[in-house]
Amino acid sequence: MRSGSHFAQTASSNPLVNSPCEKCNVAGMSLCHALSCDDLKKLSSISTAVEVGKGVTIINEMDPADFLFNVTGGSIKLYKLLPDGRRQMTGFLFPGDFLGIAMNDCYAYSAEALEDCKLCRFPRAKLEALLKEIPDLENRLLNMLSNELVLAQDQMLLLGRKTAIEKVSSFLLALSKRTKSKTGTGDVISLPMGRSDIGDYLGLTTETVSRTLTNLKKKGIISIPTNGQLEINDMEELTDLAEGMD
Amino acid sequence: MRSGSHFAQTASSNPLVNSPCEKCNVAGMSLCHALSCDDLKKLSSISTAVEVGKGVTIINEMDPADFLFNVTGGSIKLYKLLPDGRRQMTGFLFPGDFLGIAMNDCYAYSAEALEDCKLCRFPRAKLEALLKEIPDLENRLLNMLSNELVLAQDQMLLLGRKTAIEKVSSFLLALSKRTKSKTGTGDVISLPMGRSDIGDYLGLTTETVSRTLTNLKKKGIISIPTNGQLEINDMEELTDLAEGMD
DNA sequence: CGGGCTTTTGATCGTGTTCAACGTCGGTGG
DNA sequence: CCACCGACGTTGAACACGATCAAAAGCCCG
Repeated sequence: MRSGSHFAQTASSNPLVNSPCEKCNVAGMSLCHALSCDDLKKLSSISTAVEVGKGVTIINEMDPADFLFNVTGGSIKLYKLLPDGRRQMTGFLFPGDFLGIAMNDCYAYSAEALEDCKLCRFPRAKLEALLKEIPDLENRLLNMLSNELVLAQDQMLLLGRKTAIEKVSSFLLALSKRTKSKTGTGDVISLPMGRSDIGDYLGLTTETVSRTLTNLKKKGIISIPTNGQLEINDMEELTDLAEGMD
Repeated sequence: MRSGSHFAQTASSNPLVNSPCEKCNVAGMSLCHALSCDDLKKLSSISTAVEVGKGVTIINEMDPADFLFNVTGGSIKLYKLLPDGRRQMTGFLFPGDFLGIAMNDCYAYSAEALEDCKLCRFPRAKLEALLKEIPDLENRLLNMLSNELVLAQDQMLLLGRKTAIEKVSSFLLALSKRTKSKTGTGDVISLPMGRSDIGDYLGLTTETVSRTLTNLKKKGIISIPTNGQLEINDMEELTDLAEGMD
C-alpha cells in the first residue's frame, strides 16, 4: 500500500487552495519562518494540505522517503523497532515541527498520529529543488536540524545515564518548556500519548512510568486531573529531580 | 582560559598556508566534498590548521561556540555531563567528521582528543557568511547533519532498548562498518578509546563492557590481540547479536 | 450498563550496578 | 635494567533498580 493512500486531502487539486500558507497557524514557527512573501508562494505551490485520523501510520521506517511534512495540527509519535518488537520512540511532534528525515532515501523511523492531525506535505524532489532556489529556506532547515540534533543528544544523556524518576521529570519539564514557549504558561501540559508511549520514549516500561508518576503525585509535585492532562505544582523540585540534584 | 589557547597552530599566519586543502587527506569525504576549486579556495581562506595533543579538551559544553572544526587526523570523543559527574558520550569522531554543533551559540557537548589530532578550524561567523555565499556548502552541511541525526536516532534505540551484549555488538559493528568504508576491510578495528569511554557511550559501566567483551571472546566471535585493536572473527553472529536475533 | 482497553498496584525476578580485589601494561627513575 | 608506580582492565560477590508477571481498578465508548 502506498503511504499516500492513508491521507485524506482536504481540498481540490489546486495547490494554492490546498496550501493556504497565508492563514497557516504555524507560520513563523516552522519551516516557513521568515520567508519572503514571494518565497512563501513558491513553497506553497509545491505543498498539499493533508489530514490524518488518530492512530494512522503516516510514514513507515524503511519506506522510500517520497514526502516531507510540516505538522500544522495535532501530535505525532516517531519510533523505531527492533526485529523482536521492542520499540524506541525517537520523538513526539507538535504543530510547527518538521517530519521526514531520511537516509539513503528511506525514512529512518515510523510516524503515527496520536490525535487527528493536519499536515503540510511536500514532495521530496520538489522541496530539494526549492532548497537550491531559496537559500533562506535551506538555512532555515539547517537551523531546525541543528536544534533537533542537540535535542537528540540530550535524549541520549537521558536514556544512557538518568534514573527512572530523572527520566520522567525531564520528560515533563521538556513538555512544559515547549508548552510555555507557545502559550506563555507551562504549568499545565497535555499528554496526548499513553503511558506505554512515554515508556518507549524514556527507555522504561509502562509500569515504571505509572509508578513514577504516582510517586511524583504523592510528593505533591504534580497532579493529574484527567489522563491527557497534567499539572506541575512544584517546578523547582521537578527541575532538581530531572538533573539528579537530590 | 580561552579555548583557543589549547591549540598549537602548525604554520604561519597566512591562511592559505595554514589550510592546504589541496593536499588534504580527508578532502572528498568531508565538508569540502564536491566543492568547486573556486569554492574550496574560499573555504580554505577562512580555515586554520590546528593540532592538539592526546587528552586535550578541544571544546567545552556551554562555552560560546566561536569555532567549528573539521577533523583531519586522530580521533575525538564527545560527551555531556550531569551535575553529579555522570557522563554520556554522544559520539566518537574520526577524520572527515565535523565538530561544533551548537544551540543558542553555545556548544552542546564537550570534546576531547583521544589521540594526537589534526583539525581544520573555522571561525563560526565567517563560516556562516560563507554558507550564504556557497549554496553547495550549505547543502553539504545539511546532508551531514541529516546523517548525524539518523545515527543519533539509532543510538537512542540502542540506549533505550538494547541489552548489554546487543549494545556492545552494535558498537563493534558500527566501528567495523566505518573502517570498512574507508579501508575496504572491517575485520580488524582500532579502539582508541578506553573501556570506560565505551561504557559511557553505551550506557553501561566499564565492568559490564569488560565482561561482555570477555564473553564475546569466549564464544570465539572476536579476538583482542592488543588493547587498542580488535578483530572480528564471526561477522554474521555479531550482526545477529546486535539486533537481538538470538 | 457492559466490554475492552489502559492504568495502577502488588510480588517476584533478573540484568546490570556497585563494591572490592587482583592482574596487566607502560612509563619513569633509581 | 628492572623495580616501582599508577592507570587501566578483568574478575568475583552481593545488591538494587527496573523488568516481568499477575491481577485489580478505572475509563471511555458503544
